[in-house]
Amino acid sequence: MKKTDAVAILSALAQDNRLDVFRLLVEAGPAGMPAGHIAASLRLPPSALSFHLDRLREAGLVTVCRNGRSMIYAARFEAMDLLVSYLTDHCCQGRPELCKPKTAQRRGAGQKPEPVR
Amino acid sequence: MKKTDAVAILSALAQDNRLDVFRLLVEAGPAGMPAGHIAASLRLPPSALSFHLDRLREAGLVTVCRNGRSMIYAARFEAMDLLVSYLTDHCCQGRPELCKPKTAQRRGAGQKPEPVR
DNA sequence: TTCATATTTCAAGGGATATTGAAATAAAGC
DNA sequence: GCTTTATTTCAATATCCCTTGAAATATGAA
Repeated sequence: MKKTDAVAILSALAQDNRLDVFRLLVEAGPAGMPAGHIAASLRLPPSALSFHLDRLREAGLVTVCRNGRSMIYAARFEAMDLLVSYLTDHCCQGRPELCKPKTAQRRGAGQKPEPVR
Repeated sequence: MKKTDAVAILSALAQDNRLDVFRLLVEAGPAGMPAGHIAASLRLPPSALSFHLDRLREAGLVTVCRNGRSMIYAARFEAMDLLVSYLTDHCCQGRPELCKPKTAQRRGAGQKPEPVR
């Protein structure tokens, strides 16, 4: 992941309404939900929601597909995984023993050579 | 974690220079590094660095302690862990089977009842 | 075609944020 | 006390971002 991608994701999430939208979509799961439902859930005017969904989409945090008159938005979990990897890259100079014990074991045993904290 | 805390963390990281600073400190590990070294590594003017470190500190992403004339900054990994938990809270309505298989197993087997994706 | 529904686009405003250099503070050494 | 080093504070400028409502687009139904 490039730095510009990470900044885009972080900027997209660093806003009250967008954070709410994204978490709502995370909760909704892969099926996603139509823009209208999001607007109703969060009491957002349609134009504001459209603006925010656009930013989330540009950052790669959500996908869209049309279903009749509705636009179905869904969270892209992959984007968040990549972001976390980017943030923890080269953690503690690659020396897990430097990480505090409690923190070091929080991530469990992944099958990929993920940076261990 | 409250929403305002999450937004603070995300806003703090959603900036080129601050993202560089944080990742440098993640790499440095618990020992941290003095502000001067950060400034030298990233070619940032001292006043700019001070501004950015302050924002990271207010967000709880770094800690500071004085050592002689130097200020030693270190990353607070806990903040990131809490943020990730906040983002994935109630994921897929708590039904792991809704998460895509590949993504669902990415996080390994944590000992906490962490939301599985 | 005409109407109703769902969402996006547009323009304008007010507010927050990053950058810079100079000046101020804080500690260490002579 | 004076000087040097390390970092922060301050003020000014420029830039970017969010919100709002009205108008426009797209689809489905009568």
